[in-house]
Amino acid sequence: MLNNKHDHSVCVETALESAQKICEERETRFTPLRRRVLELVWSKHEPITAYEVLDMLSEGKKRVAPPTVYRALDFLVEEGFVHRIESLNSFVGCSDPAHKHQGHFMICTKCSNVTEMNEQSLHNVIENAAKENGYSYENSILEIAGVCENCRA
Amino acid sequence: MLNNKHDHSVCVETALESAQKICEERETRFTPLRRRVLELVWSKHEPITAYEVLDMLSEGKKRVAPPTVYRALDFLVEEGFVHRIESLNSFVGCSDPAHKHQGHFMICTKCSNVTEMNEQSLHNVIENAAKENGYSYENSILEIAGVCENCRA
DNA sequence: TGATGGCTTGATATTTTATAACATACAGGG
DNA sequence: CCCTGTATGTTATAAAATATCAAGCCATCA
Repeated sequence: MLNNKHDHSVCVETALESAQKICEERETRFTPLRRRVLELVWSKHEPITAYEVLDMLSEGKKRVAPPTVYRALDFLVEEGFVHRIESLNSFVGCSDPAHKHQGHFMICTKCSNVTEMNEQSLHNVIENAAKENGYSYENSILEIAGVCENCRA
Repeated sequence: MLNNKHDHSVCVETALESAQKICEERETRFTPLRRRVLELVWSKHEPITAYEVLDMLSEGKKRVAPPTVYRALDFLVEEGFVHRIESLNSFVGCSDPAHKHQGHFMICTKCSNVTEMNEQSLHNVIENAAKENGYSYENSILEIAGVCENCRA
């Protein structure tokens, strides 16, 4: 996705609109702060850290404190609008917010872009692996590092 | 593994001995510090944090500084004697240190024990997923959260 | 022997990431 | 309007990790 030229502002707009709609359905509160944080996360092509969000959020205005950002991010992750990339201590917008799910990612070690994989088959394999090891399945993180098509060209 | 009663000191001894041997083969230096840190990591049944290692390492003696621990852990991870669990900012001893590999884990959300999965099939699926998404494969982390057999009983 | 160079560890300081705890604001139902 | 619960603000601190420079160790080779 991110390796094509595209009008990223459209991505951002779309993400904000669907989040809005989903929150209405779920009767959760898509407050201005949460909206703004989601916008900032989406506005960056790459995974963004909480403190980067904090800096951007603070531009112009009085500096906000870390809990403000972390709480908003927690909400967005909880709702499935944003995923956390553990190996980078960072966050990315979810490409399919309508269905709550765990994210599985490819991370390019050259350009830092990430690709979310939404393949059901992969998910099945993982759930199966859990079962085979005698575990009930709750959730999983899968982060694969490699070099994307673009960067290898 | 960890859900059976067993003489854990044997695990620790075995781990130390194979690390020793592997380092001789690779001509890398298994120094007293590195040995001690590996011992501490293995001595805990559950994932251990760098600062827990630091505290244990400091007992009695003058307190060591964080870089001392992180450098030793870096070495051990590099050599494949220890894996890092990203979702817990913690480390565990590798169950198969002879073959350098990425660890894939089950993590019990009740008892915190982890099980390392060494299934080749799982690894293949992951490498394939990378390929299908146009990425070259470098490495991956897979951490599945669930409840282990023991804890569900 | 003892000078050299490379790796390892020590030591100090700081950065980065995240949360605890308590106060204030604000929206919606009674 | 008041009460209640959720959200945000504020201050402080905890937890995790790294940058930087100094000192020690040890193999080797002139």
